[in-house]
Amino acid sequence: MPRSFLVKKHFSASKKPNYSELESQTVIVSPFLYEKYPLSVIPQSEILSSGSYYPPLVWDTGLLSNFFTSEPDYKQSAASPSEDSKPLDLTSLSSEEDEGSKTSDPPSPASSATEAEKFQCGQCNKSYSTFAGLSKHRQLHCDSQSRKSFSCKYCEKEYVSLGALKMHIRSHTLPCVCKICGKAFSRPWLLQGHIRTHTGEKPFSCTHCNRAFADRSNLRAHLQTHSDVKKYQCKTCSRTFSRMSLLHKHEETGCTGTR
DNA sequence: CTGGGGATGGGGCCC
DNA sequence: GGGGCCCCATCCCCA
Repeated sequence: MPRSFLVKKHFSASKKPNYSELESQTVIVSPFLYEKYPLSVIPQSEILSSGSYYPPLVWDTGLLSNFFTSEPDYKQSAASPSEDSKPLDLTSLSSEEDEGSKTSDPPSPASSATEAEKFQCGQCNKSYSTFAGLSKHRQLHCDSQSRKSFSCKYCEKEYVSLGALKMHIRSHTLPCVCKICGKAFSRPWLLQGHIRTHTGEKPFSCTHCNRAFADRSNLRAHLQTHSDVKKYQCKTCSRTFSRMSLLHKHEETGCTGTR
């Protein structure tokens, strides 16, 4: 099962937010995280160097409100252009995908539309003289926008929400940088866990054997080793494993059903 | 080869 | 809405 189950797969078109604003973040980690590391290795002046600071993320709130004020309406078809739905103004976010709006002036008020232009887009109010024209416009422009698909410019992933996309983009920009070794991470708590590899801190202890771990997940995996019946069981031979990866290996080697 | 530890990635949830 | 934490998952390495 893919972990990124919020990732949307291959819509025909998608929005591209202002990446210059999304990606220029660098997280400063508290110097206290390094406090157990020898000062000779971590000069205090380096811990909070100004060189790694970038301006905070700034989004136009009016623009964001447009993102969140209307839900995707997949049921709405080109055959019902009169349905009331709020148009999404993404012109300041994308300069690549609004061919429909580039080809003509902004939609004029209904009163000024000619009688021939009787097919009107419910999303942006643009009018067309033929149904085919309206259909093409919606296919290229408004229908794709109404799906609210947020795509990553670094990879093929698409997300249903801007917040999910912003979180994903951090995995490309890696704004959290370790001052000790320079390794970069997508999120501060990932960096915190990494810093423990430098400090040797292991705050998670096993109650059975007192063995300590730097990561809670690794302690959880370790606890499985104390259990006679492990969490992950082979459906064929009923053998149990402490880790999913071990079960997968077992299945890949071809379980015969006999232990 | 198998089991286990270490390190890390990423979405969800809660505050 | 963002940050911190949780949980799950995966890869790599080693005994």
